[in-house]
Amino acid sequence: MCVNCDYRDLLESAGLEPTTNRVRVLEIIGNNQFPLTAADIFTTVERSHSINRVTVYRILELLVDHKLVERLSAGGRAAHYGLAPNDNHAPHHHFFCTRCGRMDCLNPGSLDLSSDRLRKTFSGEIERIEIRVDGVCRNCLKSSVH
Amino acid sequence: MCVNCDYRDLLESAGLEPTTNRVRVLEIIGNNQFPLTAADIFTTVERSHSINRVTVYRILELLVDHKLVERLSAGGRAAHYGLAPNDNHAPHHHFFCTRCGRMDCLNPGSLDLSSDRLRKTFSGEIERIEIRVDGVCRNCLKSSVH
DNA sequence: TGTTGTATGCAAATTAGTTGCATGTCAATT
DNA sequence: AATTGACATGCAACTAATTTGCATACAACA
Ligand SMILES: [Zn+2]
Ligand SMILES: [Zn+2]
Ligand SMILES: [Zn+2]
Ligand SMILES: [Zn+2]
Repeated sequence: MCVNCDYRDLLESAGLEPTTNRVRVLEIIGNNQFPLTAADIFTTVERSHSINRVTVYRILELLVDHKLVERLSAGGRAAHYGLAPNDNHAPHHHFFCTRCGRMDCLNPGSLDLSSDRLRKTFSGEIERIEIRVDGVCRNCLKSSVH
Repeated sequence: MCVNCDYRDLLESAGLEPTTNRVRVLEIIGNNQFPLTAADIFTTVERSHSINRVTVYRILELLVDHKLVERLSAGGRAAHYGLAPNDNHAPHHHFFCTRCGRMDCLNPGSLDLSSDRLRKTFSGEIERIEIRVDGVCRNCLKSSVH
């Protein structure tokens, strides 16, 4: 739960109409402590208000395009969505459990990447750098001990 | 083209029968200078010898399981496959062009990640760390200049 | 009042990958 | 030689995740 983020504000300052569906989707992403799949988000919204699956996908794309939300590629097939770095949310990387398929946020600063050499020599344009740590989460480790 | 890798050998030393299909798939991955999708690999094999799509998927999974090949998650939906680090191939990370969807290999050493802090504090088990740089490749930059 | 733009819904299509089951091949076993 | 079992492959059908096309609704605007 993020008490500092006003999701309606975030939408508006990105130049987007803060429709109820958009606010709901963004709230769910922002209030969750780990990134969610489109399906997760859909079923969560659905629990309280009817919404179409396609609408969720369209909102997610919009939010990603406007950099309010980050699309994270998991080891599995479904993309995960998390709040993009902003004043209240420091940039950080993610862990993907290959056993249960859950993603977790890593502490900002727990990984240190230096990309100076690349930025000096690379001939294309760099937009973002995604780091994903794959492995087995604590829970899954625990439950595999008999 | 890698003159140093004997793909039949690689398969055998991983304890796998070097069947013609497996050798072909591994050769295509190894001789390519950037990672390919399953579909790419399928059509490449197909051009000279008949093979089933499913066989390609099964071989890819086998090769990944035996660590001869690495599965890389691209910004898009399809996984890309590249040769896993071995005596002739230094570990390196990848670039994904969001415009043309092509992946490229970055120079080994152009990115430097220190994960000590994470490894000290993380409560799960870390298997691998994947870094993907997203952006626009040189070719796409060039062709967008009018 | 008519027109345009934007948000959403619904059905169908597409993409990428997986599963179930049949067949062929080869080597070991009877 | 016939039998068995372990793979490797093929083919058809399936599933999951996402996308597309088209219809509707509503609000702002001319
Ligand atoms: Zn887990
Ligand atoms: Zn996160
Ligand atoms: Zn490109
Ligand atoms: Zn590579």
